[in-house]
Amino acid sequence: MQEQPRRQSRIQKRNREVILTAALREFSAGGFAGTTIDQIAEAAGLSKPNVLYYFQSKEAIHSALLRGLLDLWLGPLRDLQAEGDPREQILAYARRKLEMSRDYPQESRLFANEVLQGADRLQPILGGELRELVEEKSALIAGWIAEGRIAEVDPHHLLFSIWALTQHYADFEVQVRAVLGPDHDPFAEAQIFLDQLYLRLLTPQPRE
Amino acid sequence: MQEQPRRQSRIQKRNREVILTAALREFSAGGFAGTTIDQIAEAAGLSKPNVLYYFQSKEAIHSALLRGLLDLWLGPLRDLQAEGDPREQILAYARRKLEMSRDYPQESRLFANEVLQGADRLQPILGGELRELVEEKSALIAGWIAEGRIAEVDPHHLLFSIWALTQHYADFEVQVRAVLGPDHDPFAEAQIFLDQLYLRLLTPQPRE
DNA sequence: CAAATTATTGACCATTTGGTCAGGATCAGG
DNA sequence: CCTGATCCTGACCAAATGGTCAATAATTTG
Repeated sequence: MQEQPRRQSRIQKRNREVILTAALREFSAGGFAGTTIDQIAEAAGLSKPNVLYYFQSKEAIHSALLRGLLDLWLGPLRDLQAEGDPREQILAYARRKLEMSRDYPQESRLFANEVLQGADRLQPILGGELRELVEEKSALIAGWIAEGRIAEVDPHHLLFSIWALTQHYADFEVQVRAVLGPDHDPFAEAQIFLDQLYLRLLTPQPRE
Repeated sequence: MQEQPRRQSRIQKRNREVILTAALREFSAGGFAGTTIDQIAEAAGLSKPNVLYYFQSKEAIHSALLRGLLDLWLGPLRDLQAEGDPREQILAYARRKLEMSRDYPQESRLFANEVLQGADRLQPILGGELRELVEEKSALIAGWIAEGRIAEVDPHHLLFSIWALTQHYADFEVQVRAVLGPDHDPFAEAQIFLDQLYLRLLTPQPRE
């Protein structure tokens, strides 16, 4: 019954990994349609038929990538917990997401490409797993608001704003860099900016 | 010497327009590589050779689109002026950009696709025209900060945040809708959220 | 070390795609 | 209503691309 572990020979494991790494680079830079199996093969240092020996089709590579990256991508949101200072929790989430944009820009762009073009191969997850996760965390945030521990905001859009503001630095990196010029560190500056922003947004204001 | 106006016959004008409209729909939904001339032709109700009669190549269609849309896209930022209440100016800019995301999502996605994939065909504009415009408006904002009329923030990243937060609702619309479910109006909610956000971010806080 | 399994490849194929072209249809202007 | 210019199309082409396959090389295993 345990087929999975037995099946993965050493060489198989390595090559699958190499292919997925190469495919991530290519897909994230060119989108699904804009990437050829030949490109992936070359980037992986393998022949095209050899790539197709490990994955049935281009689609299969893409699917495997998305599936494998989902957990990495949703991890930070899962870590948003009830314990601790609410503001600090949310700030930490934003910070963590920004780090992900800095350290995994290809992953960010892969998802962005996908969603941007209709997310056909992703929709079930968006409306299912992701939606439930967001619902859960939104309830948590709503609780904090009700307790008066953070200022009043729409929890859903608060989460959207964190996604938008952090992923922007990965997805639109070339634009950000082009506008800022070479003498800036976008991510370092963004960290400060986002801290400021969410602090001001979330700190309850006893306006008399 | 006046070739441009003389050259555009009525039929030419109409068909060029039809093609660009169809191309916008297709490119924004599938990216450059993911769109075929046949698709554009069909969407335009013309034959493929006929499309290529009006535009030299697929590239040419794409370029014409980008060039034609740039002004629309940068218009709101150009309107950011020194006169009036600074906070209101910035809020109005954010609102205007959000309306653009709602009313011109295809245009937003076209640019997003482009930037996301390296912006090869756009880089000169990003580092040139856009950069200068941003520099100018950043200086304006910096002035407001120096006068104490809005709270201290990095002007560049303030602008980035407006782009990110507003375009997110167009570029990631399927995700936003999937997460929110059918009983929400993302744009109406976003408007309220963004107003709140920028009001709190920009209102000077005389913390004693 | 031999058999069996796994890995790899060159050659090949069908389809798609960007683009061309010669000729026919249509239209504007005299 | 004729003529030249503009508009349009079917047929076609070369290149690129996703994918197959038979044959060979490398590796594992008994």
